[in-house]
Amino acid sequence: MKKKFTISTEDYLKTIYELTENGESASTNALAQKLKISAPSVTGMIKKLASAKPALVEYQKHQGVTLTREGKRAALEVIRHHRLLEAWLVQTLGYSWDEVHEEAERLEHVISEDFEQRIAAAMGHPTRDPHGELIPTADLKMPPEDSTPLSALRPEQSGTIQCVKAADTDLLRYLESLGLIPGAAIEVKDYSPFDHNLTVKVGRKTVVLGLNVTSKIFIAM
Amino acid sequence: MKKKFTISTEDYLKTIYELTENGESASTNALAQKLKISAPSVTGMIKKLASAKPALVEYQKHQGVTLTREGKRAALEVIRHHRLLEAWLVQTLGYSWDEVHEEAERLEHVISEDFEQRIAAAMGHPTRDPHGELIPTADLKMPPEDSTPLSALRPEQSGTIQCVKAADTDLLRYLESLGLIPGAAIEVKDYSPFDHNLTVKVGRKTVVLGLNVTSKIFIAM
DNA sequence: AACAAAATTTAGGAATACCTAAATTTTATG
DNA sequence: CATAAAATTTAGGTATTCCTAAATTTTGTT
Repeated sequence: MKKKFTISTEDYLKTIYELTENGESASTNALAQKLKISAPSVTGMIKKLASAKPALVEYQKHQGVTLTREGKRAALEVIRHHRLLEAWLVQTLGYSWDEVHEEAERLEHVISEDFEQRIAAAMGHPTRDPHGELIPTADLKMPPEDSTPLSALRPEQSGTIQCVKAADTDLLRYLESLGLIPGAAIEVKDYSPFDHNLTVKVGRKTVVLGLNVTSKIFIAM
Repeated sequence: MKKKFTISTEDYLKTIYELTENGESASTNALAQKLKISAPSVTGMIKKLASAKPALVEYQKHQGVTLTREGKRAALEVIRHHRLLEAWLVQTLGYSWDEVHEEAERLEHVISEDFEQRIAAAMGHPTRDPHGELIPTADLKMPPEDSTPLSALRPEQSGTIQCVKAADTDLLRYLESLGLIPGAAIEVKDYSPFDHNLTVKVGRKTVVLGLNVTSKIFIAM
């Protein structure tokens, strides 16, 4: 088995995976926005992926796309590469969690299976990346996630930050400065129903967080 | 300064650098062979590199190409990436010297300046890669090399292996099995004038090596 | 249910980097 | 020094993946 997919194809598959994790199909526009490619280009590429030798996506006009089994495997492979790389850049080269994304984004497409295995073994086969996101297993299954978005918690509820789903450097630096990192214990103190702000206690600090932030932090309770 | 060159361009520049290290210009055919690309494709690409905004190569029909200052800088950057990566794959992930080439070949085009600096620092700014080849400095100068090809030595002469210029996996494994690795002390015992074979003492073994091998091993005396 | 807005696709193109076949230029040899 | 062989370039194409403008389909409102 040689290298099977282009960088472009891998990026599409990875993005479709992320957009369909909720069970819905991925729309052309959503893909275009995430990939920073025009909508017509996305339509064209999707058609290609759908008519590939083993089809990588399921597609019907105006209905969005979903991954086939083949497409999902390929997507999970790329995601595994990405998350292992993030973990490894942080652990061995001192990158901070807000710096790793871009680097991993480029490396994920070019590392060999051998390289993947070596870094996984060197880190003791980690199950989560520095943001707390689950790393697909070596046999390309995504382990089940049981966390709840912080935005769904209400006063009195508490838990531990499991995962922060964000790539934005500035947001990540901000969260880190507040101690809002995986492993941190939090407790919801107050909720404002109209603006969806949550008042949250982290360590000895108390902060007020908007929906933009609370929807990206996932809690294990 | 963003990413400036395509992978293809970087491969051309690196290869032209290697073919012109002896002071001569690189021929279309030599490039085609090394890059595994057809000669017409090489001609086309060379024209592009020659008419780039800051020209990367000097080119006159039927005369071969040489690098401009810009082109040389770019080539040295890629070579620095490649050799730092080889060193680092060997040192931190346990790759052997015959396994690193392909991996570095792909990674060299996608790592950031930041990544380059981090691995260089992590290794204490090495000056040679695992094959003993010189690593261009951070300011993109190639340090002077003072070694002599083993093929130029004659009985009675001795020295230390400085560098092995080979990418072939099988050859590298063979050399390693004989102890012919950088740092090894060698002594020439005999020379056959017609076939250019050298009888060489390495450690407590004595081996006979053909020109194909002796021309790739470089000795510091 | 009709129509405007939004989403999506079609149509037509461009850039990059390859290729083969054929023509040309250089080089080496009888 | 003429000419065959080798090297190189020209000509004409292909595949990939992106683009804009325009047409179409779907969706959400009154």
